[in-house]
Amino acid sequence: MSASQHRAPPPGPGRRREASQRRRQSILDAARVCFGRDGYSGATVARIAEEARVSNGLLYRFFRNKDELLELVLKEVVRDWVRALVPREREREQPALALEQMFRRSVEFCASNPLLPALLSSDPALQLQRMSVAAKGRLDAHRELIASILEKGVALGEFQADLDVVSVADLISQLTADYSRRAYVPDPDFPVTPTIVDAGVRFILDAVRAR
Amino acid sequence: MSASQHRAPPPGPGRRREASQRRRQSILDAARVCFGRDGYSGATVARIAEEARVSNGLLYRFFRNKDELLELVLKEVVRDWVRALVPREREREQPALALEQMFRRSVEFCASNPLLPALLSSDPALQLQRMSVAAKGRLDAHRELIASILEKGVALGEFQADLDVVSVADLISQLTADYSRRAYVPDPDFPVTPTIVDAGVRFILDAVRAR
Amino acid sequence: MSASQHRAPPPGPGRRREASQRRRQSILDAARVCFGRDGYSGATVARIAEEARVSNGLLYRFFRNKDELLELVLKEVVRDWVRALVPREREREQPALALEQMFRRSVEFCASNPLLPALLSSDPALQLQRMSVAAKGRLDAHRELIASILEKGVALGEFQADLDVVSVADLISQLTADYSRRAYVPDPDFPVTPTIVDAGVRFILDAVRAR
Amino acid sequence: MSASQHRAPPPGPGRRREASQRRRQSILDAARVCFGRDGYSGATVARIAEEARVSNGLLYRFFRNKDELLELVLKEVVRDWVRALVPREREREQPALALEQMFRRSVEFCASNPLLPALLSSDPALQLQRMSVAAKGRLDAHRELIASILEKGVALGEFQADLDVVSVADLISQLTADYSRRAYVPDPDFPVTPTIVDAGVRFILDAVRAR
DNA sequence: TATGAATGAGTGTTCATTCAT
DNA sequence: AATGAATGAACACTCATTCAT
Repeated sequence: MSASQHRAPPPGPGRRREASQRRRQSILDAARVCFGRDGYSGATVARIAEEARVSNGLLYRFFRNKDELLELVLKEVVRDWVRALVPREREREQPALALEQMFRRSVEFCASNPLLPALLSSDPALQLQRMSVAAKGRLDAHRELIASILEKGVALGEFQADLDVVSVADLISQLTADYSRRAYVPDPDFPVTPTIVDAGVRFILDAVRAR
Repeated sequence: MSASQHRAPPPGPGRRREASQRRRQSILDAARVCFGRDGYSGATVARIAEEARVSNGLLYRFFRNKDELLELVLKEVVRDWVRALVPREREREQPALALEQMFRRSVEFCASNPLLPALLSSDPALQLQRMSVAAKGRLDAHRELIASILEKGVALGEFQADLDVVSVADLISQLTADYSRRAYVPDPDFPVTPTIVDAGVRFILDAVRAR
Repeated sequence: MSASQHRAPPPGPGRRREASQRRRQSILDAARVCFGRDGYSGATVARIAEEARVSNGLLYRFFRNKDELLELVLKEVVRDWVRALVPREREREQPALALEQMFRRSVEFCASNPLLPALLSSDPALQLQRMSVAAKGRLDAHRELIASILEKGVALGEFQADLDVVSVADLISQLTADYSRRAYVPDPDFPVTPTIVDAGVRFILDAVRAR
Repeated sequence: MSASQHRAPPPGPGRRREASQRRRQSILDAARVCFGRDGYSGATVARIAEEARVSNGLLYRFFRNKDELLELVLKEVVRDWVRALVPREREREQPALALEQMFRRSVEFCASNPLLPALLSSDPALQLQRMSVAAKGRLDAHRELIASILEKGVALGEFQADLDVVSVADLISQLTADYSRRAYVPDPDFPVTPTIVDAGVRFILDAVRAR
């Protein structure tokens, strides 16, 4: 009995808190989906609550209001995304591979997170002006990560020596965001297929590679 | 003075109609701004009317409802944009130049039309599913225009022989849309400067040029 | 010249006034139709103007507002109706015939004037409380006319000697109004046929005839 | 005291639901009054809510829209009215008494339900064409009930042998509806007094009785 | 803690009325 | 006199937020 208590969450308030956290998270998840699908004003609190299998009012026990909910969702999205982008150990010394993997991982990640591209491109429908800039600030991470890869590539002589590292990092960041959004929103006329992703990788590498 | 009088609108009902058209246009202009700034649901009819210096109800003399207003604004935006993109005569036989100019012109055009990038990326906040596909359909024009330039470049031996023309056209189209939006929405942390546009041009050309 | 003036309307302002009167009347006619079909709030000024082949604003040159328009329409309807009900010379000494003809004439008249039954039964949808009672007041005429016929019938011994003349006049007046409305509004399930009108006549006469 | 407790609503959610039902009913009651007084378009949702001592929005938790509210009110009115009309046991074999009581009961019932007469006469201001015919359909019940009484009276030799049962049933049904409405809407010039109701009964019986 | 009933400010839209032409 | 463009108050309806249970 005492052994199980050490591993399982503590009874009473402990289990309660755990359940509470699960509910909080399910609301955040539902909000991520709804904001991504409908934009800020298009999404309704009622729908978010319903999708989280939670009552309307409970939402306001965890979040002050709709604005705060969006802000927290955005922070969460950025956090997850940055995590996903960290280059693997073996890619450290292979800038081209690192670039390729970052592009692919980001597209894959965003395929289920339409908010990220919207965030990356300052989508007005998200009404970011209302938000604290906390979420926006962390977006620089992407550019900086790409920039560091590019610098390494230049140093190794793999990439063009006179590359405008900052600008090109921005370009790649943008392309990534764009294809990520389209990977999520299914455009029936021109879907994002593996073929296109491959073409994207080649496009980027050709643009930076030394001649 | 007399010359301008020759072009002046005819008196009586003619002037009436002309004034009417001006008001209609000012509503469309205001709607372009509001939809671009706030998204579909974020924009209010009252605000659009106010920005057009027009009463609330007048809007409904010209447009059946908010939906129709958005649809017409989108059509207008696409029309203007396609017009701006048509390559000049002297660019016909210089694919690299044509590509460069198209990128520059589109960015410049969109700098005052945030709706276009949103349209190009099927922004869910615009609720395009409700609209007729008329506006969406014409967007293929961009890709096709780029594709034709790419093909000419390949034929002339200037661009890579094994280019995936369709995919690359899409990539360039996306980059264009992205920078266009950012050219409009002033991101204080990372504005779209001439430096960045130049880098974009070089980026694109390096990616497609034959080695 | 002077001869033609005596027969034809005078030229210039005279003809103008005549045309003006025609327009005024066509508005009243259209209003009669619209109020009858749609009720007071259901009818729109724009629709009335359209049906009168007249511009929206002209209406306000003849009538102060929608309320006054309704009031005048009601007065007109009552006036026409009372005119139609005046018994013919040969019916004077035949109360039963007079009663029958009044019922038939009223039903026929109202067949194209749904406002009258609504008026007779104080239809709330007409918002009569807002109107002056002028129109309502004249409605007593109907009851009084019937009452006088009933009195003559009693005096002649044709009708029941102890008839409650006032109440029965009211009953007959109501029946008339009811069938009139139904003669106008086509109830597909139970239309007002000649058979039913005949039954109405017999019903009324049987109810009052001396045994 | 303990007895009343046995019938008291169960605690917790039970009391909740009961209160909810009470509010729903109070909205229906208020709507009955407003539609009856002002017609369909004349009645405003805000006024109905106010009269039900309830907020504007709550109305839409119970009813989809104004149309549905009207439809449900009409169904309710017809249901109550049909209930009130069912002849008592002892009237079964006395057609004259049955007819009299039906007239009196209907007038009394409608005295607080102005919608019924409007319904019986297909008042255009109610915009019945929009509604399902459910409510209208049940109105035939009245005519059929009267017709069955008339047939029994004919069979017993109390009423005229050659009575046009269907038409006369319709006439009586109409008279009932008319006086019912007037019993509700207080016409100061000619109120529906007991004297008039008595006259109505006698009028009807004299019209159908065998000679 | 959790529910969902309840609120009321705000939205798109209509329409009686006015006014420039 | 006549038009119909223009106004703005009012309406039906939605939804973020609060509160009694």
